[in-house]
Amino acid sequence: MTAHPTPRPSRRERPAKPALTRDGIVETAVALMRAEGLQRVTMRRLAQELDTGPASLYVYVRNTAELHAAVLDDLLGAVDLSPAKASGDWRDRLVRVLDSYTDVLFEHPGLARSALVARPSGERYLNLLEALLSLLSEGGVPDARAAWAVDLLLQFATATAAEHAAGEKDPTDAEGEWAELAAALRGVSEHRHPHIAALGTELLSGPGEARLNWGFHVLINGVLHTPRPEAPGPDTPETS
Amino acid sequence: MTAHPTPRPSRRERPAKPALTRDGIVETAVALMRAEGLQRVTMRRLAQELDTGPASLYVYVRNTAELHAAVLDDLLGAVDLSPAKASGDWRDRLVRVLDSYTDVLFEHPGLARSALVARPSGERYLNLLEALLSLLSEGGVPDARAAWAVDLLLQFATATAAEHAAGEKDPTDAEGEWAELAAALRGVSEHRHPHIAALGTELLSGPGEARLNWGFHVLINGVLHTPRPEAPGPDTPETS
DNA sequence: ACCTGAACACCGTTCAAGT
DNA sequence: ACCTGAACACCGTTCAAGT
Repeated sequence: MTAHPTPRPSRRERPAKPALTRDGIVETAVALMRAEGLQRVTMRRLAQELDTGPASLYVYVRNTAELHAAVLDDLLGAVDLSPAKASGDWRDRLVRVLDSYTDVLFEHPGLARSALVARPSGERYLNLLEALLSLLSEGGVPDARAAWAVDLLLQFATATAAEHAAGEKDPTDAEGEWAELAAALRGVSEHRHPHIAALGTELLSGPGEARLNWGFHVLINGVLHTPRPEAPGPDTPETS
Repeated sequence: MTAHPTPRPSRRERPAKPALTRDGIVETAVALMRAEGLQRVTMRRLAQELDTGPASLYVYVRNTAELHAAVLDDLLGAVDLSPAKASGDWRDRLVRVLDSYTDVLFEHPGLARSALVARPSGERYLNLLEALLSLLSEGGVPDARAAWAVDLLLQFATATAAEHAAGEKDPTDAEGEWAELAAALRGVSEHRHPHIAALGTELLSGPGEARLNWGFHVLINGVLHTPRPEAPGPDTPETS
């Protein structure tokens, strides 16, 4: 979370020039992203920021995907987990935590995109998992089911944020795509695609926030109503 | 779908060398992807395949994202929509269509990744939407709700496929990430992360297929149990 | 009017060679 | 033993200049 104590207040010069350690690299990457956007957080640009060659980074980071995952884990420090320990309806509190997670990702949709492929596995991510699991447990969701449910909830939030990665730099492209889909939906033939024609723009309607919220509730309700297929537990009577 | 009748059995030479049209470009892109994988479907490589310079492609395709969306739409021709018109339980048939969609994407997870950001908007995609909407309608899901539900279902399937985009080329990276998360989960402190510790590897457990199927049913059950917040219809009394 | 060669401004990753 | 300069093998996109 950029909250690591600065390694040491080195001589003078610029705001620190962190030592070449994994933490220093990630910290610099986060700063670079805040300053110039994720698309500038490349091995080469980052190395330049650290006054070295790109090859040096590979001593501490396996590849770009891992770097992005580490950056995301750092950002996850900003997720508000306090509702997990508060009182009140557990569903509301669950949604509040998920909203906070989504807010963080919405500020960096490109990172959300990476997260779908290379999940973080750091401290902050574990804290988030723990908070979600405790809320589901409070809601009476059986443990094994909660293990899968957490995945579903985070995947939905992450994917929704990732969808906004289009036109992070150039919004023109994103509008182009959207307009094209809107046009395709409007221009649909009433007898070959009756349902689409009947719905019209309804398919694209609604503020993102309302859809997101509805999605969370769909998932929560669905989880409550859908047992896991066959817990392969040692003492579960097989009902085939 | 590569099912366009070959443009014309041109002279001799290679399998066609399609004319420089949008369709020809997409067709060549699909062939290139099947032959060498999505990561080779770049503007430059594709131009080379078409015996021209990359600049020429920009006359027909706005950018790489749009190209990928067009390729995906083409692939969507392979989705089996027949269950939509069959008889039997509508849920089963809905899941069958979604499974077919997922199968197509699983063969090209990188494309699924693109699809989250740049959705296709072509003929095949519309056919898929229509099939899903008709099944939801059959199941008694109100129209406005179905419009949102379709999005949720496709997003879940797409995101699940996209998650497999790691290590499409080099599976080593993907295993590295997975192993790291597994290690993080195992090494968790029992008193700081009690729920994670209790679940252990349960969090990563289960064959992907079972989780996918469970996810579909969670969504379907959730949709059935979750009305849309406030249809902003013209005659809906505002409740602020 | 339409098309495109060539250029601009970058990438990730590896490895041989230095300290 | 550890680190990294330099190279390899690429990218997307634009635009001035040609036909």
